[in-house]
Amino acid sequence: MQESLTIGQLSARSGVASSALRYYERMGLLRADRTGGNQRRYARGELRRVAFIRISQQVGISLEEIREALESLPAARTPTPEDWTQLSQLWRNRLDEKITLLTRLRDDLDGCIGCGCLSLRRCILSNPGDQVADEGPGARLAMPR
Amino acid sequence: MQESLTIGQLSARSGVASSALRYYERMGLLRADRTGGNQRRYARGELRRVAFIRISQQVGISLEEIREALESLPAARTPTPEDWTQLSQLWRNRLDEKITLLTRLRDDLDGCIGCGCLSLRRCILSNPGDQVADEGPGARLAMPR
DNA sequence: CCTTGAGCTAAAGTTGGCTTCAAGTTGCAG
DNA sequence: CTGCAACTTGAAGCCAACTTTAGCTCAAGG
Repeated sequence: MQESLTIGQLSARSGVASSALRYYERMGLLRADRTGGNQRRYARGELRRVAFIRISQQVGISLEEIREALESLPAARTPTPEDWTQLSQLWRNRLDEKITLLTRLRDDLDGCIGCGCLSLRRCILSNPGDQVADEGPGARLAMPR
Repeated sequence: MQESLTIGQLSARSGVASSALRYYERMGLLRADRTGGNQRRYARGELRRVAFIRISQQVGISLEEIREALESLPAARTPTPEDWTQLSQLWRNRLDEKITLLTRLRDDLDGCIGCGCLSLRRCILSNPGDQVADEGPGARLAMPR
């Protein structure tokens, strides 16, 4: 087992293009040591970091947000329990929010299968079984942020 | 209660800019009737469509995918039960996939709180409690698509 | 030593998802 | 019937997230 990975190896293992890995580094999401000849050598842990980045991206979180999360954790000073508890809590909320959103979306679709109706358009999009009234001045669809 | 909405009204109700609504229409995600003077009038159901679009976007689904979903449902011919069951199933899988991803991410974070460790970097990113072996030629992180 | 594939950088190009701009038209209140 | 906010279009501009290109250097096998 090797101690460190070349960019090509990290790319192959993670499924992320080398150009993207270099880009992540420029953006401050990843770091690498350099050989005498100026080539990148990644610690094995970076593989995890890449996975974390890609998973987060896939659920609609921006690189900037990911960077902040990755960055505000392992500071120069050892992070206090409060530091990471707070951050973790922050992300937890964002994730819970997205999970809720997804579940609602999925259940709307499921509802349509369950109820046996034939028009998704009418069923989901025009008249789902939710609380939001179409009428009235204050009516608004639930939209975080 | 009005029969149809102007673009400004739809924008206000949905929280989506008029320019974005016009863009969605050009991309085939939304449709509108026109007045004699060529102004858009949206059926009330479009509000739901907009909500569906935004929610889907927020969880990382592209407009193109959303368009396909919205489009392949209410065809010229009345969609058969098989049509929409199949499509609904397709989306259900995508959504389930994303929910799993999010849950895993969240639980990794939660695990860190639970275990009382102080370094998220070591805990989540380098050594989470999952099945993927770092070593070995076949090792790969779970990454759909 | 020489070749060749992998890596390096900086800069330019691409795609998706919009917003802004310019210049003109519509529709409702007074 | 007039005025003004709200609407119209097409084209250009913008930002994020990359990829591609050009021109170079590095590293390992024959």
